[in-house]
Amino acid sequence: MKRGEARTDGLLLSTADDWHARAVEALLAAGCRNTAPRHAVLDWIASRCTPFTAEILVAALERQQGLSSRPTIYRTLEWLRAEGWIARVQSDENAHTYVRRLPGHYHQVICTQCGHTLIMRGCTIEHALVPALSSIDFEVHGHVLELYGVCGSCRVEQPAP
Amino acid sequence: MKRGEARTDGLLLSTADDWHARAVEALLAAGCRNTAPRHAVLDWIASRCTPFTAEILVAALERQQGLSSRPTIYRTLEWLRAEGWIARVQSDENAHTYVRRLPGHYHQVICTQCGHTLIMRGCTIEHALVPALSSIDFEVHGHVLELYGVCGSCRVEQPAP
DNA sequence: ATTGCTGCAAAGTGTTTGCAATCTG
DNA sequence: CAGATTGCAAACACTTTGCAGCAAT
Repeated sequence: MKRGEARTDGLLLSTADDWHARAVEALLAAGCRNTAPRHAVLDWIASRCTPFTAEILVAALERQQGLSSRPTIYRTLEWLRAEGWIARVQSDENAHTYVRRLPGHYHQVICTQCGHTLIMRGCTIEHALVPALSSIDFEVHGHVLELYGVCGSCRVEQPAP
Repeated sequence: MKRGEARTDGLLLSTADDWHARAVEALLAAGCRNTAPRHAVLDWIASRCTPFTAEILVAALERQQGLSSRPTIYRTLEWLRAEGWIARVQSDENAHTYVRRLPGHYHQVICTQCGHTLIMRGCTIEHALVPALSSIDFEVHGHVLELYGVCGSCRVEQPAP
């Protein structure tokens, strides 16, 4: 198990620091330059546990701080998504909604109250469904799964009114 | 089992005619009027098996035929989505991507070659995952699952070059 | 006849791009 | 110093809305 991970029964939680360190590493490995505006985006996403839209990021970094401009934010998001460091999730928003993740095959487990996102590894979905589907001659190649619910902290702590 | 359905081991396939008939029924039951522009949208979606964006619909109905205008198309899509007759699916498109479906809890099984969409009923996902998740104190309330693969016809028939 | 629906035109958002100035390695 | 990157401004794309006329019940 790598640094920064907390493991429980196939479930993997990537901490803010861990995600940040790995993403920066990947950025440099890809030959990208180490600039302040990009770091601002990575810092912000690392510390964000809830799903977010590009505009939320723009509001936080461009307007409030002048840390990064809209085009840079969109370009950085595009890179992160292409490389698997963030993923789009289903949402009723009119804009694309992202969550941070790690590259590879995982599933998101999202708390609908605090928005905390867990990463689920060791997926057995296909094992469970492939038999039923192959009986109708369908060959499964991949899937998207997002789970929604309430995490322990949100059930314990009184939600703010 | 209702008309127009083909059933195989928890899998449910809604035919174009079946979907169309049910959606129109629901539209009237909701007190909506029976207008030609709306019918054009329903007809088009019924006969469409692959995922589509609003703009594809606009291109087909507004520009080519003058059957329905952009605002009407968007308004009809919004109604259908709110009522569960179409669903947004994950996609790399920049616009929302829809597939037709039936109201209720189902999963989409989408062929990546021909785009045919099957509806999967009798979902056991949560039964399989809830134990693992509750061990970390996470209470699952719902989920989104989309399966991608290749259907029988596409493996049998030589795909067009 | 009433009331909802349509389509036009226009406005709102979300997202991308051309390009000169700037910064990194 | 060369080349990637930034940020501005503007363009572009997607989606929604106000409103006058039309159409379904």
